[in-house]
Amino acid sequence: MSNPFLRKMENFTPLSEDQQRQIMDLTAAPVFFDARESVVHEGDDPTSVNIMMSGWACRQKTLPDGRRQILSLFLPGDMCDPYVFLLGRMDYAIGTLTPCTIAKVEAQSIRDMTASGPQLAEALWGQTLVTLDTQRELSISLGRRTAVERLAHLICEVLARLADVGLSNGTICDWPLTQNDLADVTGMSTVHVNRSLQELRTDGLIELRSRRLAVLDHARLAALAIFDPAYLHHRKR
Amino acid sequence: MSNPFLRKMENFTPLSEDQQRQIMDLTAAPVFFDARESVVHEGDDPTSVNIMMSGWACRQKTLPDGRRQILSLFLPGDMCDPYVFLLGRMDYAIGTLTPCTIAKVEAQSIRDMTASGPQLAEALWGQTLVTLDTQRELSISLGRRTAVERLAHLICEVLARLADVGLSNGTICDWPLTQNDLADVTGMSTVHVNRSLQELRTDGLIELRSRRLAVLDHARLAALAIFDPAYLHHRKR
DNA sequence: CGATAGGTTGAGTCGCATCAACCGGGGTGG
DNA sequence: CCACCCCGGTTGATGCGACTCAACCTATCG
Repeated sequence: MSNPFLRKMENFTPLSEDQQRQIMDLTAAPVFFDARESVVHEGDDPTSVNIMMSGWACRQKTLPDGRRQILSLFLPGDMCDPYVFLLGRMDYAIGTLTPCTIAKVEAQSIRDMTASGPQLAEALWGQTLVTLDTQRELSISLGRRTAVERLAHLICEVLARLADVGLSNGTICDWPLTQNDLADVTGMSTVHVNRSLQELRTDGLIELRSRRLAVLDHARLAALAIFDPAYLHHRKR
Repeated sequence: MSNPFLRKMENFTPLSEDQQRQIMDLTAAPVFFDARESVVHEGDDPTSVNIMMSGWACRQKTLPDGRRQILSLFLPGDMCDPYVFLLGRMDYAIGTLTPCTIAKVEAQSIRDMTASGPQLAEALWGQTLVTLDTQRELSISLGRRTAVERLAHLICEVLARLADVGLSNGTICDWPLTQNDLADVTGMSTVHVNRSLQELRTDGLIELRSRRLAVLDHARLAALAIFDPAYLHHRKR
């Protein structure tokens, strides 16, 4: 299996053999995590950068009274936070949703990468800008989309991102998220997630059971979600 | 008046005389905009980076059916998007809320800055990471805070950011936002913004009239908002 | 085989949206 | 200089989308 992180980097710039090896080396010795484990705590002083090699994780924040919001999903190939170590403090926790393998890259390695020339540096910048746009798209969902639209949008996004690293054909994929997780991503209650999912099902848009998702009518789903993949900035493939 | 952008950069790293001059030069010839003007359209190919020298602006997206979400506010000193030009496409529009002066910095100048050494490069990274955290905090508001909490949080944040560039004492500031703007930031309706503001007023937390805001009880306001300024990463001053 | 996590369903409630009317002030044109 | 206009703010009535609470159902796993 090819390296999903390498794949995402190449999405931004063509890489020399040497650079490819450099990146492979960084991610050579990933760490294993169980499902529902904590990877980084809020308030930690970050010294390394996490790169997802397999599994699903998320960035989240829990308010003092227990309200929880998932801020982003991490899928294979995603880099959790290039350069976080500059800030000296993690403002949000990172936790796994499924068993994961995660590469821990030291700050110095990142600095070396960017010092080695503008190409890798700009690939990192590019990734970060896409992360930003993704976060903005979530803000739009939470602020202005209805419950069903939010779910539809999330499904479209995840499917596109998985497809980008070869983990989906754009229609079918693994779906490890519980309805509770889904509620915390989309800012709604579990019960309402359940009902909204049923709406998507009875409208013939998706099929979802035993941790597998199939989109039955992608065009209609995307239209309902007002989903425009431009913000993901995926290159043709 | 000191340069607010310089001030924010110095928040991240001490700058040599030379670097200071370099930054001053970049922002020497800003462009003037009226209130409610468009600065960048969605879909534009960005060739330069915008730096706010005075006035308030915002990043926004309008869905096909007219729903509008403001994704971030730009206050003096804010850099709208370091390195956007890498993506080749603006996914969100930028528009002014008040009359503004905005410095347009060419892509090449940004590249020169970062090539000149890690210091300025990391200051830019730092700013971007803070932008990201700010966007995440908005997601939390939209996803998990109630109407009053969202408003309170926004007020706390803006006040802190203005104070950071010397435009507020942390209690009083200009407040050019209409209730309609406020609704589009906080993902609610104008009417409900009105009622929630009244709640803040009658609770003795704020005073707001004729475009001036005064916070009467910052501690209680911050507690209500569940506001923790850590995510802004302001250095002591 | 019991325990448990996740999913489903129903009833009742509430926060916030919508629609619509009205108010008040600053700017403009006659 | 006054009348008007228009934008932004305010208020009330009504409806709906989503939340809460609570019970029950189902698959998985030790």
